[in-house]
Amino acid sequence: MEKSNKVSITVIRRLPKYYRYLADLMEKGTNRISSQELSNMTGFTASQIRQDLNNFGGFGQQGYGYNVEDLYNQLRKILGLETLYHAVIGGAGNLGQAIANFKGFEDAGFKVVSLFDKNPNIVGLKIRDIEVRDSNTMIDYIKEHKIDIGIITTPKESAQGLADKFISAGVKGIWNFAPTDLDAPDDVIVENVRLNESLFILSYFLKRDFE
Amino acid sequence: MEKSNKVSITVIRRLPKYYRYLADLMEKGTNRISSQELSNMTGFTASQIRQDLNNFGGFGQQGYGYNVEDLYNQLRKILGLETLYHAVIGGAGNLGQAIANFKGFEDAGFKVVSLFDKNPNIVGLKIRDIEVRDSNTMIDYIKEHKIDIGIITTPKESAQGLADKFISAGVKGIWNFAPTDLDAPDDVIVENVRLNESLFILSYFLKRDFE
DNA sequence: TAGATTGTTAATCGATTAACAATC
DNA sequence: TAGATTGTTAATCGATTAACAATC
Repeated sequence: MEKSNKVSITVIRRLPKYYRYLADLMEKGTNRISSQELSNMTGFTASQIRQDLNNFGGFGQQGYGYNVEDLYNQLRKILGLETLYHAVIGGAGNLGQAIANFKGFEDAGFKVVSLFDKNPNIVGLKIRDIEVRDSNTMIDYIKEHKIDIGIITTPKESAQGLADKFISAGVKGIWNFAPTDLDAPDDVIVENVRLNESLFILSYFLKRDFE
Repeated sequence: MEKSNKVSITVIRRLPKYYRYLADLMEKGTNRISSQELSNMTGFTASQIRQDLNNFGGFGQQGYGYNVEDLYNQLRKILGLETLYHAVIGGAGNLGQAIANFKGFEDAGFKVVSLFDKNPNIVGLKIRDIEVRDSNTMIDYIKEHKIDIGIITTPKESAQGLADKFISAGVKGIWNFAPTDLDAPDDVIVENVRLNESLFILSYFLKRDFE
């Protein structure tokens, strides 16, 4: 992971797909995989796959290919999936509750430990075993429990205000579901999930397809 | 929209952001915007913005810039947001229910008219006013109601089977939340929402930030 | 060893940025 | 008209693909 500093974002966004297929291969008990076989599975070229991986190290072996388990573990490390992060969700409406139930957190090394909402009718509720707490107690909670990640599932109007609270309380990253661009300092990582934009793209291609 | 055939996907993925900022400008009552001002807002270069828009037509005017409302409406058309599509959701668990409540559908010209689940405890439930129906009735329902879009919110194990049903029933597009790649014919548009991959990317950058 | 496949350099392709003539 | 800003061409930059020597 030596030269990991300036790997381009286009490369990084391909890593999860490699990781996903390697997990499948592990499950099937496959030991060995070539870049060509990975190419057939992922749709990326073999050349691209070798280039991508070599940004992080020479994980393969000439004449053999890649050891599935080894490469899987390397990607776990590269993606930081072995570090456990604690997260809270701001906004305990439908989306917040669904996200609280999202299975994918465990795979990514995240744990949601609380939801926050300002609606007194929701405060006190439990989703799985995660309690919904009053928004006003959020900043203290984050500081006290050393929360790493804030998740925004509020409407866009409240998103920046919530982000500001998260940031002032010291989170290191924000997972943002609100359809707005957040202002945040450089050392706070913001990852956006743009459900509406994804729908727009679907709509765009549907339209093309009819013409 | 004449030369719209082969606009690159990287351009298309920027269109929703333009659209979003134009909507904001409309709300504020701004009539006029230059590519430079749009650049300041979106973070894309003015040059790139002009290039992007010119893939679809010359919407601006020299010395003036772009008329906000006109450009907004052009983007609505380009993105196909004026066509109404009917959608059903396969999988009425937490995520399916949250998606059924998702406000963004209206903006994108989508309407969710039914959910489907195989769990008898959920069948019959109403989310908003959208009924959860038995999976076994899904194919007939899609054909009868001329459903355009299938939304997959099941676990990955059921995703391809559900997609196959959607396709055989005649949907034109699939919005896929399952963390798997779907096989589908070319004339069925698949748009994926990769929540787990988004988390992995967040994890990746969190890790870098500590080093 | 011979065959296979990597790691890596070089060539190509595509996307972004810069520049400027056209023109409102 | 003079100033502003587009539309578009040319230059640059970065990402992808091709090729092949290294080597297991």
